Amino acid sequence: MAVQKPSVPKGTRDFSPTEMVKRNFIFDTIKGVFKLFGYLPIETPAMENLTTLLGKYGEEGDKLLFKVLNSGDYLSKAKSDLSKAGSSSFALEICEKGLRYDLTVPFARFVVQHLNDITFPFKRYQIQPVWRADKPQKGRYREFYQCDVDVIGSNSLLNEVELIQIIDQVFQKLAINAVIKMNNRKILSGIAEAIGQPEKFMDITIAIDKLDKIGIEKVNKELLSKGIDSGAIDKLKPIFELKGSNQDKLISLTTILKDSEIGLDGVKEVEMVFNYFDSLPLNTELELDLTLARGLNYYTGAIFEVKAKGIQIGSICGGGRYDDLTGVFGLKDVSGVGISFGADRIYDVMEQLNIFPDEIVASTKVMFVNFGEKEEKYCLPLVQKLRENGISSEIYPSSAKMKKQMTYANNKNIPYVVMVGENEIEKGILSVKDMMKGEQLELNFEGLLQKITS
RNA sequence: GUGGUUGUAGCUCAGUUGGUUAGAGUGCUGGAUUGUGGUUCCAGAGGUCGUGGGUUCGAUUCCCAUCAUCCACCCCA
Repeated sequence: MAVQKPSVPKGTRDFSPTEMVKRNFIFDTIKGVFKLFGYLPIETPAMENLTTLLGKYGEEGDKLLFKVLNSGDYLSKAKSDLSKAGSSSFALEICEKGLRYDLTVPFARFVVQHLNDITFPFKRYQIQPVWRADKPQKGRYREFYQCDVDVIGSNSLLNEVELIQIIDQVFQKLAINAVIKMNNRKILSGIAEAIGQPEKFMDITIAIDKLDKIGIEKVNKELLSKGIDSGAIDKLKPIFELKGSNQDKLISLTTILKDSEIGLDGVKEVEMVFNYFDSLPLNTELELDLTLARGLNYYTGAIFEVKAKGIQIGSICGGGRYDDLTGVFGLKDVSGVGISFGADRIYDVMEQLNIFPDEIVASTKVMFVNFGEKEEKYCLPLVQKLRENGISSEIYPSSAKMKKQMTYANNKNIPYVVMVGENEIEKGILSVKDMMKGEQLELNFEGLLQKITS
């Protein structure tokens, strides 16, 4: 067989040890905050039945699902004629599974399937990869990790408050300067009603989502092309140009939406959430952004999106309330709310800002140089004793040239190298080299311990 | 799915207006220094110039196709 150039599929990546250390730092921080708020972990399979996934993410999302070919002689079992069927409907005959697209829909499936074992409100977190058959580009991968927290079976706005607190704490711990944008789908519905276009709610939503990216003119053009008349568009304009504090915006909205029951409902919800933070200080900026819409069509109430300040990358966290996601699986009237942290984008942001703490990279603290069989046997118990004291230690696996062993320690950023050869064994001491300072000391084991832990 | 960018050593990139032997930095291996890394000096290994076709006496260079890549749009974490 011809030698093939090794590569990974488009949009997927390998992670080196240094990258993994940093990634784990992100995962551990996020997980730590989740636990602090009383959330418990679950995991679901990489693959779901396509029937579970299809139709939950809108037309665009369905196209981005990775489908898994059935095993065996899948063609003979297909009913349609290959040449006649459209490729998408044919795909459904030869694929019954797909890779998960997010963690929220599998979670909804999980809740319904394990109803008997769950006590509501159910708070869970889930950190697993998801896959999207997207065209990769900056900040966009085909395989990436989401860190989801959701609480299902509770209408209380306290959950929204809690999620904002979680976002606040996570980004504070990661030292990312972020801004939380919040809106409410009910307000957006209300606006659609107020301008006399309630049935065009989804189109309006998608168009205004692009406002800060493409500007008001192009949004208007898109709205026109969706069949919204210019009179309605004119009414829309002042709403999105509302200035001032969150309070000011809410007051103006109350007048604009005075005839829309659902709109006022949304305003009230947002107001209540904001009120909690009068006596609950936040580190992160919290902003009511009326142009925030989000494409996923299962959201019904509050919606969130978090952006890193000063970094050109999509949102690093997003989520919202979904009132009936479990409905399609047969469980009605159960409301949930959750958010998802995009670990890979958070990584990119932190890398760009160079804000990973230095100390997380250190792995081995002490390396013993290997001088030969006799010395190995002398050193191994010492290495073990260090480990018992909680110090990561290793001995070089072969008596290679000193230079090579030192280079290894240097490349691995090992701060201390211990040399025990014939001389040291005879004198009963350890030669300890501090790789940062370049100085070398003769110590006994206690001295070594003290030096490292000081 | 639409439009563009780039593809030369493990990595980052020069270069060739078409010509015989393909360049640097960095990394790697060895030596100066047989028990001392990070600095310095010397030497060495490492290339189907993305792949396939065309033009030509001759193509890494020009043309076409294709794949990969990154970026923008769509959409999204």
